[in-house]
This record gives sequence, structure tokens and C-alpha cells, in this order.
Amino acid sequence: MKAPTTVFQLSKILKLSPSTISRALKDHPDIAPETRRRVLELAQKLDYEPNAYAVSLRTNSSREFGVIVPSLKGYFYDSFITALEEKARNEGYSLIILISGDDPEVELANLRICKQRRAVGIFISVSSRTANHEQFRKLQEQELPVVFFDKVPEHFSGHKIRFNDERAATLAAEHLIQKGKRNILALFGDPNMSITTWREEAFAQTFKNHGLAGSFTRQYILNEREADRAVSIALKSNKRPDAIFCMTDEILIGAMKAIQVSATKVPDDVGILAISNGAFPRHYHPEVTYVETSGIKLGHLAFTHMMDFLAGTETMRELEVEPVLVEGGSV
Amino acid sequence: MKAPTTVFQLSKILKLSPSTISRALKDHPDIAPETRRRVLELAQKLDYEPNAYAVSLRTNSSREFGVIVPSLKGYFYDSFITALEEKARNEGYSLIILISGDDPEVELANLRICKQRRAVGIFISVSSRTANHEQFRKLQEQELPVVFFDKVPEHFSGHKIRFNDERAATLAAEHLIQKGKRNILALFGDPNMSITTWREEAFAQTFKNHGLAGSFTRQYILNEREADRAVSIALKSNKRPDAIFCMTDEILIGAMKAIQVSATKVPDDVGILAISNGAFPRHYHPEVTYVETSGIKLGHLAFTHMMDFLAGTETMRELEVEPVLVEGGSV
DNA sequence: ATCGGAATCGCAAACGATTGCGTAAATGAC
DNA sequence: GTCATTTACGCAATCGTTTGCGATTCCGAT
Repeated sequence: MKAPTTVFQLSKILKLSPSTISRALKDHPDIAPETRRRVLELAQKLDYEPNAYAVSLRTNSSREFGVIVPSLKGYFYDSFITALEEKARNEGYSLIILISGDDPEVELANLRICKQRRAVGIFISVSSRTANHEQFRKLQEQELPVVFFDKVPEHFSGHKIRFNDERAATLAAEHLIQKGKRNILALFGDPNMSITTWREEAFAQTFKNHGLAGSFTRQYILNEREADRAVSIALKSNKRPDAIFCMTDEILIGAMKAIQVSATKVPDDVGILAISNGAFPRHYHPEVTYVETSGIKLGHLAFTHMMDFLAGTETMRELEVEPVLVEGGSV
Repeated sequence: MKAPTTVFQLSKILKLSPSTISRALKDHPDIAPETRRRVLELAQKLDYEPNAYAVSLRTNSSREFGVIVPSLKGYFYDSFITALEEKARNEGYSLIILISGDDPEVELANLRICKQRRAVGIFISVSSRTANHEQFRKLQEQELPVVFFDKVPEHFSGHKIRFNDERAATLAAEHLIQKGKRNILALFGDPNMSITTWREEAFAQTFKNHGLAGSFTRQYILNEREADRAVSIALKSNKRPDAIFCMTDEILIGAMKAIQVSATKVPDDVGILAISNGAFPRHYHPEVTYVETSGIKLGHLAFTHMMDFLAGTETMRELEVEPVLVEGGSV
């Protein structure tokens, strides 16, 4: 790469000092209009762009946030990041996006990168295998704001932005109850993940509150294929479920594959309801009714909270996004 | 944020010069083992991380790439970026990911950010509305390597990494012919996009080469809903197609919705074949046969080429990823 | 005792932009 | 014409790290 234009070069050409160039470029009142015009003109002509490193070093402010996610797939983080990026760009910030691949080692390395880049703040969805919170404690000690989102560490206090999972599961359960479903196959995710526990308990509690504790059968599903198999078996059984609840998009996809194989009609033969980011449910016909856990909303809230905290108008808090029911035609 | 530890602080505490600290931290042979040990120990204790801005400013090398994409959605860019990020991280580089939202203005702003950040190189999939190539010419003038990928500008010469679209369409056509399909509904995308033209021409040519020019009906589809409607109508017509070809994932999704509504059986009643990144075809049952245009492969090739060019072992070139047919059970 | 040469470490100048302070010239008030 | 103020610009330090060039000590070899 050719050496980019610098203020010094501009100053030499115009026979001015670097100070004057710098001030002219940022509309400092000390500069004569005619001088400013000449500077801007030459800067434009020579394609001058300020060296972000020099600026950040001198002003000691980086204007960038670190974003650490386990993966870009999963149809959630992409929308979260999209929301974050848009808001950040509008405020003059940019993002360092780092993918941990659900590996605590890489996650740690990524945190170091954020520190080296002097990020003003970090957004992180922790890897599911992250057990040690020592690094987060250190960051707090150094007063580098860390906003946890989606997958938040349970036994560590900090900024947390997540969905109200209990409410999501409750909404789902209530809708199924209201639609008269009394023999539901409820598919939950990994029972070792706290998100599963929360959703499952709220789901069960809702049925119990309606005196319908026996209206659903729960099953734990680790991946798409397992969902496929579970639903496939259930549909063939003699007491076929009248509705299927899918805790995640992944489970929904597996379930829908099984339904497509069978001659089962949705929603007449069996109802489907999922908790989802909102993309997949629309891929089917009829569109699947779902409780929305929107990455966009989460991204907006996370960014707003970060900015407020940086501005000093907010304290360390745990915030929740309220999910809403989006009716398709599947229940 | 608290002020992070600096070499200067370390040097004061250890009564050494900053030079010695700096050298000790990077295993310079001039440093005595005992001294190095003491420095590393204190650095560890005080959580020292080098200021990336100061390093980049001094060494004049940023070790980061700019990545500009129209969007993160669409299940293609996410995999491309994932591939890029992994390779970059392994080489000690990181990515500045910028989303243009298919807006040429934002795209331009993003390019400026890359320049200000002194990115070593830029990967960009240009917005479909980008008509002016002036900015790219300027970048070439400044010898800042720009690698175009996926959506590459047609009338501008530069590094281009894209799929062999002609081959993808040819593969698709040949597979349909081989399977005996003679009444195909071929759904292409926006006729104003060059990618559509390439795929369409190769598709048509393949049929012509087999003396089967009349075996398919082409239709242009701008979005998912249009695909849904087109297929829906076609399936009800008295000369129902024996196969449907979908040029993109978006079209596939719309087509599959229509198929789910009808009582049509795949592949017995109608075959389905798509050109896809590979995620969606697996969501259906039977899994949809597709010609793979893998974001992962494209990402790997783009990064490798960028590194080779930077190393001087490659020249400005246009490279293509060869698509492969992945058989599901839909044809 | 002298000398050559490792082995260690420090000095100081960079990298590019910003900014408090100082100063010369221009302007205004009287 | 004098003095005070404003206008417009320059000086030089600074951010944190790197690195070429010395400088010092210490050692064994002659």
C-alpha cells in the first residue's frame, strides 16, 4: 500500500503548521475561512483520511466495541449484530466482531484482542462451555463495561440483556391451552443449559396453574435429527399428540421434517408452536405460530444500555426483552 | 475505564528502560533470562496488554481487514464471514465487519472507515445499487488491495472471487435432464442482475445442447412471495411441471411453501432442485437436491488469495469456486 | 595488563494527530 | 498615535510502543 496522506504533508504543501491543518479539518473557530477552504480542498484532492490509530492514541478514545459470539449461524446472532452495527454506525462507533466457536480458549483470546484494541465496551454471548469467570471479574476491575447478552453467565453479576424466557414459555403454554390442546409433545433443548430449565419450568408451571399438569409430555432434544426422530415416532403412536411445542428453531426444523414425511396436516391433525427468532416459522405453510425472541430487539436494547451506562445515566443492570406471540396458522 | 498498564509504568517499577520492557515482552535475544522473567511476571500481574493503536502507529501495520457486506442475512454472508474470521484469526489478523444495507452511500462511508483504520485489505460484496466505481479506482491507485467476492462489479477489473455461476446452472440443468425431466418450471431471480443472466444463459444453453430447448419454462422471481405464487399456480395448471428449478435459496423457500399447501408429493409428483448455500435444502423432507455455492469455500479462497497477493506470490486475478451437486432426495 | 567481543541495557527519535499556550499581526476604541 | 483586544496561526509536548545505535560491563584469551 502506498503511504497515505498525512497532516504533515498537507502542512508542507500549504506552508502551514500541522496544528492549523488539524484545526481547519475540524472547523475550529481560530481558522480563517479562506485558509480552511484551501485546506479542505487539498485534503479532498489528496484523499486525506485521518489515521485512526494516531487519533485514538492521542485522544485516548477508540470508538469501537468488541462483539464476541459463539457463532454467526443459528439465525440469531446475525440479526443481533445487524441491529448493533446499525446503531453503532449511526453513533460513529464500529464493531470488532469476534467468533469464539463455542471454545473458551478462543473466547479468552478474543477478550484479549478487545483489550488490546482498547474497545470502549464489550458485548458478549458466552460460550456454553465457559466455566471460569475470572476474566470477566478482571474486566470489571478495570472498569471496562461488559454487556452479556442472550447466553448470560448465571453465577456472575453484570450487565445482562436477555429474553424473558419464563414469559416466552408462559405465552406459548397459554396459547396452547387456549387453543384447547391437551395432549402436547413439548420438546426442550439441552437440560444442562439454564435457558432450558427456565423455559421448561415456566411452561410446566403454566399448565399446573390451569389445572392441566398432565396435558403435555416433555422430551429433551439435543439436535435437529433428534427432533425429527422424536416427532416421527410420536406421530405414528396410537395416541398422537394434538400439538407440538418446539423450544428452539433447531428443534422446529427437525420437527417439521418429520411432519412433512407423515401425512399429518397442520394445524388440523397437529398444531405446531415454537419459540423463535422469527425467520424460520415463515418458511412453512401454514406459517408457524411462534413466540418471538427477536435478535433485533435484543441488539437495540443492548446497545442503548451500553451507551446509557457509558454516559453515566444507567447503572449495572439486568434487562429483559419481552417476547410477543406472533400468530401464524399452525395452531 | 481505568487507564491500562503501559510499558512505561512497568519500566518505572522495575527500574528498567521502556526499550528493555518492550524487548523482554517479545523475546528479544538481547535480554537476560532473569530480566525477561521479572518483566513477564509483572506484566502478567498488572494485566498488561499492548496498546494496539500505539503498536500499529509505530510499526505502520494494522493487521486487520475490512469486510463490507450488503447484509448478514440470507444465510450466505454469515458462512463466508465465519470462514474468513477463522482463517484471519489464525494468522493474527482481525476483521472490521461493516454492513452496507445495500446502500451505496453507507458503502462509501464504510470504505472510508476501512481507510481510516488503515486496513491492510478490503473484502467487499458490492451493493446491487452501486453504479459508481470511482471509489474502487482510487483504492487501486493507493494500492490498497480490494478483493471483490460474490457480488462483483462487472465493468471493473480487480480481484474477484465468485462462484462459477455458469457451471452451477449447467450442473443443475444436466441433473434435471438426466433424471428425465422434460417439463421444468425454471425460476430465476432479478433479470437486471448479472448473476441471473449468467445462470439463465448457461441453463438454457445446456438444454439446447441436449436438443431439449423446449423442456423448460422460465420465469423471473423477485422475492419469496412471488415464488410461492408462481409455483402455486403452476401446480394447479393442467400441464403441471415435473420439476422446479430455484436459482436461489429465497426462491426455494417460496416454492416449498407452495408445495406444502398442495397435495403434491416430492419427488414423485414434482422434483425440486436449487442452487444454494446448503442450509435450507436440508430443512425439508426429502432433503432438496442442490448445487452448492458454499460461502465457506468462497471465504477460504478469498482469504488465501488476499494473503498470497499481499505476500507478492499472486497477481490481480479473477478466481472461481467450482460448485458441486449435492444429492438430496427431491429429484 | 591489554584487548576483542559478547552480553545487556539505555537514549532518543520516530509513527500521525491533537491541543494548551504563546505570539505576531490586524483591528478597534479613544 | 497609543493601548487593548481580537484574529489567526505556530511551537512543542503528548499518547504508547518500537528500534537503530550506542554505551557499559564483564569475560576469557592473548
